[in-house]
Amino acid sequence: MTKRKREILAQSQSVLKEKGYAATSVRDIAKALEIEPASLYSHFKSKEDILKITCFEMADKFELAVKEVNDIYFNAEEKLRMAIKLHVEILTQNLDSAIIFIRDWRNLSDQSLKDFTAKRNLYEEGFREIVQTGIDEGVFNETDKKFAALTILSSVNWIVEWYQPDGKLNAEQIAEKLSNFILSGLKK
Amino acid sequence: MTKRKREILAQSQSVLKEKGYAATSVRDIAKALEIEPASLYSHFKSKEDILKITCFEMADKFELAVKEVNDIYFNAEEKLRMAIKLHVEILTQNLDSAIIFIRDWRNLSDQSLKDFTAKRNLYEEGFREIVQTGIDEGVFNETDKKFAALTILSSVNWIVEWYQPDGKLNAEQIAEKLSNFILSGLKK
DNA sequence: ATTTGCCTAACGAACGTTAGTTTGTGAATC
DNA sequence: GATTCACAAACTAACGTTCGTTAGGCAAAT
Repeated sequence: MTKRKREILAQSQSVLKEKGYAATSVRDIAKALEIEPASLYSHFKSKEDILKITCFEMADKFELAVKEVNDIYFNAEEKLRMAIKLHVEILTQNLDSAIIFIRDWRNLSDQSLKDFTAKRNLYEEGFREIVQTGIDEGVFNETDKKFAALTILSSVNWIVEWYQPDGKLNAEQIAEKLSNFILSGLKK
Repeated sequence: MTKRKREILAQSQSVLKEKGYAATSVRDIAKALEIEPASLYSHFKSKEDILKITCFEMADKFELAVKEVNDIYFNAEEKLRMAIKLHVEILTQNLDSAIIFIRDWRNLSDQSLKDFTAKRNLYEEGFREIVQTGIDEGVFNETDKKFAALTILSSVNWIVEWYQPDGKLNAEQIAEKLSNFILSGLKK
């Protein structure tokens, strides 16, 4: 990806996050970039292309993170704390993309949508496995794995709704608070 | 509201929840109802009218629930459990509306948007107060009120992403599981 | 000399909405 | 009991606007 394309992508994401993908027009994006709408097509195949790249780049980051956690860390509490920390870091360091990733993936069409949900399920499965590890180790309560994973991810993802880069909590602090909260709900 | 209007509203919500407000056209809605697009305007002033009614009817239900909780229940744990239970019941009993309420309120314009976020903040404030009550009572950990309220509401609202009316968990069971999870994160 | 990045101009399709009209139904009047 | 009336709820037709996108060209940078 060229420098310029990356630049335009970032600006596009900044615009898209405001009103959402479906309610934002190509002309809105072009206006923010101070170029003509048609010029966008020198860089992207279509409007959806922007959404696609955004969603899958984020998905890739999350995928990488879960791999790292499973490679390096051993026990369930460690794993969960690290997974949450990395997740929060990815969200907060890519806030515009993250908002689009979380809110607008539904607007992907056909094959992209399928691929995306598959990746998403895989990631969620990663969290379920961590919970399962904790149960096997005897440190987490016997609990509905699926339920626990969903509750964890929901509270983690909701961060994008209120996180402010210049607020009083940084990513690490948020991750720790959340981890404590979640772990007290899981641990025996 | 006439019977027919209520009927059309419900059908519209069923369509809107699928692709979201912005990505759903008036023609999509009309098609599902097997009437002409123009006929919708015998019942609603505009497309946004449908969104507005949906969002504010839900907001009213939540407002009523929080009032009930504060009127009847005394201690913080009771209050929180009841607030969660009522919240889950409202979501699951109005799933279509709930999905639109949670995902699409951002598409409201101007004054409606202001009014809506005001109502929303009021409701969130209700949860913060319950948490504060718990701290005052000495049964909840000294914790960031705002953080706790947000985490609670996020995990509760995420229900609409996975709840299935004919699934193995009913509303009351979900509420209890969630309450247990959340309370173990709050209680000393 | 080729490529990159943007431009102007415009396409057809889809959008939300309106004006004005017709149809069916149930109540009121003869 | 038949006729009239009122109204709700749908229709047809079309409006102006905005949508995503394409074709083709031009200028600056490599």
